[in-house]
Amino acid sequence: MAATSKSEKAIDRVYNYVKLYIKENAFSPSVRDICKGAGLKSTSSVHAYLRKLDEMGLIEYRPGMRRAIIIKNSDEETGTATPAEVVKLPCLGKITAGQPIYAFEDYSDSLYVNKSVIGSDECFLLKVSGTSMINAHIMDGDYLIIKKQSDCQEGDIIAALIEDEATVKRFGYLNGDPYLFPENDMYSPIPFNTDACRILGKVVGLHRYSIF
Amino acid sequence: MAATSKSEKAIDRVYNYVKLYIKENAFSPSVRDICKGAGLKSTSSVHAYLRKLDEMGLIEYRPGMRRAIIIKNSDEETGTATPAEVVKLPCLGKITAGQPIYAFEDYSDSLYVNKSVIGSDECFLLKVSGTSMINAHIMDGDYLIIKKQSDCQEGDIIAALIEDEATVKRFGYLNGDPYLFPENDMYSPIPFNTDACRILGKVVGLHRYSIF
DNA sequence: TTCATTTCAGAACAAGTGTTTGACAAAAGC
DNA sequence: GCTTTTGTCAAACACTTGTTCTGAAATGAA
Repeated sequence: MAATSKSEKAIDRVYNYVKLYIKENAFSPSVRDICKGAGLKSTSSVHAYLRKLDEMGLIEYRPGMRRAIIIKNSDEETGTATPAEVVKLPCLGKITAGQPIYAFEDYSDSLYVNKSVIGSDECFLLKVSGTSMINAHIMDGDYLIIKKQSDCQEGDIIAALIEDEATVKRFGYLNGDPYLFPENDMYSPIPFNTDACRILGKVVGLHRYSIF
Repeated sequence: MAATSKSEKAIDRVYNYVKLYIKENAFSPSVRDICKGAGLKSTSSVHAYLRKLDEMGLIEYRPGMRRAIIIKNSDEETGTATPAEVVKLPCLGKITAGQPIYAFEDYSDSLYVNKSVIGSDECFLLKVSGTSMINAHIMDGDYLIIKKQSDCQEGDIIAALIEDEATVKRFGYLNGDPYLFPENDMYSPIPFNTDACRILGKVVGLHRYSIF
């Protein structure tokens, strides 16, 4: 955090300040910005260090371009994300009657999910309340990742809307009739009729952050 | 994707091109870059649109600064992440004897996790194999988020190293002696002796992406 | 049509910023 | 001791780029 300690070498101060500046501002510092940040009074010194950092492969420095420094291998170094790798999914909150379901007004409750695990599908989150799916190892407070779709197959765990209330159950058939099955012996299967029920999507993932 | 369709209005083309440029280059385009990208031949037009987009709150446009455009509310629009919001955690793979545990050579298997859920703690991932913790609703193939620490309390689910093999169990006492308890009736508790066992950390989260 | 308004082009200007040069002092090597 | 190297600075220069201005072309209203 102490960016300008004396023992630290100038080139390190330059590198660290560039990283800090980009992290805070989302765009590159100018050579003169770095002068101030790294405690150097000459633009030529900073310029020389930037070229050296580019040679070392730590940054990408475009000759002539203004504010166009890129920090390389930022993944392993800082653990920050490339924008393309994660998606922010909204958590479907309380559902008010009549409202369109997918109108997520607030993003206050949301999580980032790796794109690699959901592909290009449209997804959203649903926070589990209750233990009706405990035998499927879905606990109270878990966040479920729901892939939007309007159909499903037998055995799928799906999110559905029953009379304006969102629930998660396993879809299946009993004597030829479609049912939503809780995974908890304390609850009974719910007949699935297309009038009152609407499929929101299929469960494709789960995040749990509650105490264990 | 077709950025310069005729029906699309100029201001939309400008906005979309700025987003595209930043996504591809990690730094802002200049006014003249946008001219080319949006099919406009005048810098003044682009300049006017940028001011307008700033007023609309879609971008942040710093007067006078070069290449310093920021896309605002990129979260809700594009679902991309602010670097500060997520951390890339490595998944602890096979453990070879004698090797230091925390030397994660390869990041090939890793996930992004919200910083908000792990705080400032140092964490890593562990992929579950087997069903020895099934009664705690931890399934085969789950990714566990482990917070590094060397101590633990009774009842904690911890990751520990037993003779160079990483396992996850619940920590507790039996007749005053420490044990590692599987959460599966098919397995027996393991006596915890500090010679052969080493605590890696505590389980603070879980990600599941396997089929349900 | 005619006038007003908007949109864009082209040029010119001004400011920010990258780049180079030369000089000086401290450190290192001989 | 002297010379070479290294690190820093100051200043000047040149190019990129933001900004403004004027007018032409397109659009819309009356």
